[in-house]
Amino acid sequence: MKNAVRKQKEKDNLRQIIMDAARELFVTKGYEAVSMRKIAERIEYSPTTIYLYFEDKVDLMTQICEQTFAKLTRNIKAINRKIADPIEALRAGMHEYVNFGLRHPSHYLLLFNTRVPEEPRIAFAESNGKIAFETLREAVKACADAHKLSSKDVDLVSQTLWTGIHGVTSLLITQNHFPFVNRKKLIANAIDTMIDGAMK
Amino acid sequence: MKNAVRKQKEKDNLRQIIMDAARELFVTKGYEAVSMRKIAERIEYSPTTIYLYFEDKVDLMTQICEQTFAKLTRNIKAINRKIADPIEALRAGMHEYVNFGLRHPSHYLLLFNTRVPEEPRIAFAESNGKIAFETLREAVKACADAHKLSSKDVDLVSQTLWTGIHGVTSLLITQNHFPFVNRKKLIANAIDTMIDGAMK
DNA sequence: TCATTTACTTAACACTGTTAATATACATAA
DNA sequence: TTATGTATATTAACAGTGTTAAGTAAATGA
Repeated sequence: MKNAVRKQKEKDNLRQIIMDAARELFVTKGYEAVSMRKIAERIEYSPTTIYLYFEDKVDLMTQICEQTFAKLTRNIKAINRKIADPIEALRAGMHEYVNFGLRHPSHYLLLFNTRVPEEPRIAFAESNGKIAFETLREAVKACADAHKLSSKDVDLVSQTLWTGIHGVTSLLITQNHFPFVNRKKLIANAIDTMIDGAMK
Repeated sequence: MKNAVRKQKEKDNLRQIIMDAARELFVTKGYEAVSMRKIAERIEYSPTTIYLYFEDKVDLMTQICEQTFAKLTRNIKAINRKIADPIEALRAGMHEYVNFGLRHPSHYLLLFNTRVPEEPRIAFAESNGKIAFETLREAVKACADAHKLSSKDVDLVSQTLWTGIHGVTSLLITQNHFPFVNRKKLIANAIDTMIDGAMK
């Protein structure tokens, strides 16, 4: 009962310990393949203990995703601050989005590849997934303000670009048996094609 | 035991009856929410009977998807035959792909939004998903042959276009709580943006 | 010291996909 | 006709799932 892992726990941080263990399992084995019992086993608590800190399995995964996507937003914001040319900032942000998705495939799939029939757990307006999109939208707005885009409809353009980068990210994660051309080349071409199309 | 639904069965078509019942359930409730027992209940057979006709649940869904995607391929092929201008044929084929996905969301998600760690059940080369992609590739080849594209790399271009239309399809299915602009407008803009970008 | 709160566990429920063993119906052979 | 063999379908069970209700043990406060 009381061993190394458990000793590591100091008051009130069991919640983060659960999230850390769950994150690693979700990322390596995938959401469906990880059971609450397996998470509990790894941290050497009973399965029901997890329910003292999280409503259910979806809530646990959602909380983990929120942490992850807050980081994506920070990364894109940093890029937008660093690169002056709005088109190049946008391009770099799109690259970061795709690569971030490929680095966190389980999180990415849960947030963007799962049909949610019920109301989402976190009001979408406040979710970090939405905030990440908003950050992309700001980059598009900057391009529009600099008269670099053929359309004035910032929402239409940002949503179009979002569907584009989501497409590469999603297919590269899920269809790993497909004979893709060089991945980097495909990512770059997809992004460049869309930016070219939006600038015309 | 022997009632209307069951009587309807004539020798050897129980397999198709299972597929029909399962398809309807998968489409309306989603793959995960449909259990083998519920399918069995609907056709008034015992759950294990299904295993006489299909290896397991994944096999059942895979067979259903194959039927569905064979139809998508036929639709796109018909479009390619009917429209002479290669760019307009490509554009129309891409529209058909997206709309088909939106008409068959469960099938679409299973084929393209699910990570498959193991070897796929059906050799990918023969799968109807792949054949549908090949049909799109032929349309791109026709555009390249007519010198309409800025790149000569047909694989790179077709994969780029595929990721693009997959992106719209996938996000429109899964993120139904997102405040998208008008759906038709978004689909058209995504397709036009990518074609413009590929033509340059 | 006793009552109350906090943190955690045990046992159980209702479900899942799937398998092994068993029963039933039906076609063919004697 | 009866007997045998072969599909076809069912029952019972296994090992697993997410989750809840009830119970325990330790810490806290009066």
